[in-house]
Amino acid sequence: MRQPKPVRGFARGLAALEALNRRGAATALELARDTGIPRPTIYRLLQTLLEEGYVARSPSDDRFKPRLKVRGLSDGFEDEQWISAVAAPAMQALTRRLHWPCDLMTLEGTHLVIRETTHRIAPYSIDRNMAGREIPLLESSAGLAYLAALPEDEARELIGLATAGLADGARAALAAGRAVAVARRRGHGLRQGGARWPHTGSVALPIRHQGRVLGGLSVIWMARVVGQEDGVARCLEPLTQTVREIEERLARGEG
Amino acid sequence: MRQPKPVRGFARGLAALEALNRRGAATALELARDTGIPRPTIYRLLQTLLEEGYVARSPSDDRFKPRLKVRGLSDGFEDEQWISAVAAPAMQALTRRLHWPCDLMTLEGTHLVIRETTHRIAPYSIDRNMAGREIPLLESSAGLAYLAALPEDEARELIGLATAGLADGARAALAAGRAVAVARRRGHGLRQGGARWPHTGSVALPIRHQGRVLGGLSVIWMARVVGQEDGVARCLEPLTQTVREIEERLARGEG
DNA sequence: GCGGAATGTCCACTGAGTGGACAGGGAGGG
DNA sequence: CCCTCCCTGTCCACTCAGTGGACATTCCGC
Repeated sequence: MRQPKPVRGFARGLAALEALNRRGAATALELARDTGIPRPTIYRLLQTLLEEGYVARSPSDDRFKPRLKVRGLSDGFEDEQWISAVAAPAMQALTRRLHWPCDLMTLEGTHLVIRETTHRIAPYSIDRNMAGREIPLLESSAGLAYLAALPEDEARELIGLATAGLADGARAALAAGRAVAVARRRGHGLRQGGARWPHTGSVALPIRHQGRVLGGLSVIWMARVVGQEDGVARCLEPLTQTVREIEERLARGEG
Repeated sequence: MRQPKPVRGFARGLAALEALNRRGAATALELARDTGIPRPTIYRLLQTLLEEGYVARSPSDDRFKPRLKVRGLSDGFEDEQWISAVAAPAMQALTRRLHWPCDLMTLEGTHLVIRETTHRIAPYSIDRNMAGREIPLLESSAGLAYLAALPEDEARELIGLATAGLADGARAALAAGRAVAVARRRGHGLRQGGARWPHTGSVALPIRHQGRVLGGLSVIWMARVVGQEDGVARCLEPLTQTVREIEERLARGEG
């Protein structure tokens, strides 16, 4: 029962395409650096993508860009129904109102994973956060909101798991416990700058259904433009309404 | 200035992944048949996708399915602003109202291309139409609506181009001209069954902006459940409203 | 229990893929 | 004007990654 050997060229190609998507547009050198793949190989991978119509080379600046056809690589993925049917429309309305993007995340292992985002329609797309990207629980507003919504013992266990691998896990767990306590008192997760994302700030709320915490919803702004208090003042109320709407629809069984 | 040689393994992997997305879930054999790639190779390609986390094997039926991570292969693609910001939300509202999916298409060469679809949120997803898929002008309701909205000479030229390759192009062009005339009189494109999609019916309207025809919007239903007259009676009015809303927003400069 | 079809694995062969090396070009600066 | 630095794109000889025909195994329906 040995497993077949994977195809390296394919794995590398996927890595390159993902790196390209992360940047939105890139040169061969940038992709080589991002992926660690030698530049001549990147050229051949890009040539493949060009010939198949997945990417195009911008005539103006010579950068490679994804084309519509890349959608065909992902459109077969069926998200959980509640996310696309209930949460996504509400999120779009929220972003159209606030002009800042928002991200919906659910727990996967010891990370949050972005399930849906409005960066596509947000006037200013900030940190190009893609669906599928992993977000650490302890450094994100959504993670804090999520943990704060959990029963205390479950939160403690999850913090333990999330800090298990770290060098000074015990200390990190203590700090995390305090941060979660703050979030619980406030009623929302909050972040302004920080090591992970120095340029943005964010508020987040948990999404609950039938006593379970399904995930977290966060609004993100640029820290240069919007201060922490400012962000909360502007975004928290609309965010609260959006989460309430989602939860009501879930309760009505629309998910 | 010779071009680099493409990477076959990558091209094949992409073909396999696309085939998998088209089916939603598939076995190795199905993918081998769809793509023409030998089965052992499909296994290795799938193994690659498994190891990288792009697909999972369903424990119940042993089929391969795309996972959330595939989104990372396409999320960097930025659609034209009016589609994601204006048309997509309106389309979602339409599908929530009618319960049938709708597709937005624009012209590319002598085909329409699906730019946005609501099959993801439609209660019954019919013909798994993906973004990026090519739709023939002359066999689709959206194509007829599009051609009918064009000035007569442009329509004729486009019909000529679209039928140029065909065996009996002249005859096909004549038939197409008549079908377009009917659509023009009716004010909408219409299809029920037909060789290409025997199981569905569809009504479509053109989307106009500043004197240009941007594309077509169609609602699709299952022919078994909804008859032609029935479909028009139920869907045409909401579709008209949706298109009007999109056009008004475009006129207000929201795109 | 017997054909028929699908699944999964093996392995010898080879050309597809690799990546170090280099040529060409543009920007900066001394 | 020359020299340096860095980036782009291409070349090509080597080799091992990828291939696919073949087979063993399982799961059907009859």
